[in-house]
Amino acid sequence: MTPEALALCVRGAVLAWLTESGLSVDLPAEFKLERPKSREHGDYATNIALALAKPAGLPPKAIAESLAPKIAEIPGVGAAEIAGPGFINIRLDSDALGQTAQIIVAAGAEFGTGQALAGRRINVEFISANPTGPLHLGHTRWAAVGDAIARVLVAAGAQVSTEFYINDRGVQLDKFGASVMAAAHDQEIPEDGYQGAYIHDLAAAIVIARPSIKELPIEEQFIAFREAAYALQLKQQQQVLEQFRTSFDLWASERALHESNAVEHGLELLREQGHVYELDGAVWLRTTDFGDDKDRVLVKADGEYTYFASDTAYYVNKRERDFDLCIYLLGADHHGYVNRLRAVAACNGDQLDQVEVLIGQLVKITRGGEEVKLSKRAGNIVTLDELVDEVGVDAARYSLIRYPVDSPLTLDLEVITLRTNDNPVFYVQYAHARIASVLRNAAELGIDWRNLHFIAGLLSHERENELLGALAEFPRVVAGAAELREPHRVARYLEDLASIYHRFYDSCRVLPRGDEDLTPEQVARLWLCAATRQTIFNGLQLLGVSAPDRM
RNA sequence: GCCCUCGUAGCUCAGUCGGAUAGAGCGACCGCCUCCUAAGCGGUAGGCCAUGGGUUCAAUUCCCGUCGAGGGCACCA
Repeated sequence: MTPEALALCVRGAVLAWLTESGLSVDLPAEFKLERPKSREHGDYATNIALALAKPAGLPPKAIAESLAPKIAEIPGVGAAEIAGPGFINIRLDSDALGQTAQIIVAAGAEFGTGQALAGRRINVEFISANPTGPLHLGHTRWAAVGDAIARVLVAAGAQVSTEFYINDRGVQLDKFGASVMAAAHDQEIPEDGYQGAYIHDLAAAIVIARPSIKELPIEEQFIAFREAAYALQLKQQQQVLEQFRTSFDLWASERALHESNAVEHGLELLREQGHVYELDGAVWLRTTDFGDDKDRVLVKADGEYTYFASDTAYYVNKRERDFDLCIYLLGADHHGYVNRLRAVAACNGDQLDQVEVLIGQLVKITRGGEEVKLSKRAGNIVTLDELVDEVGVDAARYSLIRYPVDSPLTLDLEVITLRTNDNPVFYVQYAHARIASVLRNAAELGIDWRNLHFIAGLLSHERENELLGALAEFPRVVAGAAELREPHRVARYLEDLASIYHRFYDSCRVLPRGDEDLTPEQVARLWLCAATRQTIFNGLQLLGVSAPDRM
């Protein structure tokens, strides 16, 4: 019996009780059925009596005493006890609990997916780095978390597009082009240009591919360098992200927005909505109508579009592609954009909450306890590909995803490189490998557990009970992670699950020893192992982390 | 000055849309492999959940103030 099924039964029992008692009270919204922290409090606990106390005008304990017997009558429920201020603690029959293993094995890769966000079309934009250099650690956090959020949203039933907005237009790109050109001519790189070895590498690669480039007229040459450097750098970013298992459904070019007149089109739509005005020769968007600090300029007095204009156009474009929710992942250094982005939605005639901005604290890097300052222009950078080279994709992704994004994250390069065995990712992966090994050994012994009779009620050991309960929580964890946009919940859950499995493994022998015969209990345990392996696999999949069969 | 995020064990951090004794890893100490992966398991030690108020049957969680840390307030990109 799944928690969802039990919740429905409890709800039914409560409604029946209310009718019977002649109380015209609705089921309170605070009604919860959850897994209590302590096993002593049963498999599940509900606060229904506490929540009902006020509307019903009765003491919680009295309600609980009257309600508990009704809950105890639900098929599959072994006991319903009153505890504390009025909680009802529910214990399932081991038969009802044990069925979970079979349900999970049958669901396979689908276990954990659900319909919590069915019908939603969600656009997730993240990283959106300038194509003027390699991706560094600041981007890395979003590469891992953004991708995991998208995976979790999909698992919850949403239709998702992941997008990377390329700022391939404007002053920064020009400075980048000028820097590469200067490097190609062995000239000093301009003061406000981009420094760093990668500029020289790009310059060399461009000259090798097209030696005649240095003979072009200066204006033409500058554009040629800029375009070639841009193409190479973008490709490099794309390759690194692919290696990092972060994929995008759309790489949206700012330049393309301008070339296709999408910017003018967006401006036109906002004008129709009546929030655009002119002042001092510039064109403004009245974002202060919707909570922004100040109005924002769309077109400067000199006729140039601002970045904000393209951002706005991109938003309109997303809405025209029928996304009903646009999620932006931004670093804490961009939190000033939150109100204006939401205001853009409102100015477009949408609801404020159709834009959701997740602000992530920046990743602080230390090396042996000493802070490493990141500065792209100074060339002092720790890049995504360097991190991956040092610790591998699994450890890098996992250690970035396992923390909520609004908590500051400090990664010590020495720790993450020298002490990889301490990384929880290995703990989780080890549990998976361990189970894979047990299942492998079973196969070698000729045990075809899938075709042997599974008796759910035999899984009655305390540790089995604990494991089954934890497994049954997985769909709720995934749904919660999706709804709250917090994929770290999946990682923490997996760590718990791995720990519970290890404890089970420690107490419960799965395979027959020596020449012993296989028992029905061991068959049931093999199903339980298979269910656990599947759940860990599915969870790691959501994080983009591999689930090895051997370690 | 205004705004955002944060303040939990020695260290790195979970938990917090209010719930029953506050958790993990690392570090310290003590145990467990003739048996399915010891990258594992069990145990000990370590806390005024920054601080002062408020709301509530119940606050680490919600609200306000204070202190501390980080970040932001462009006709920049």
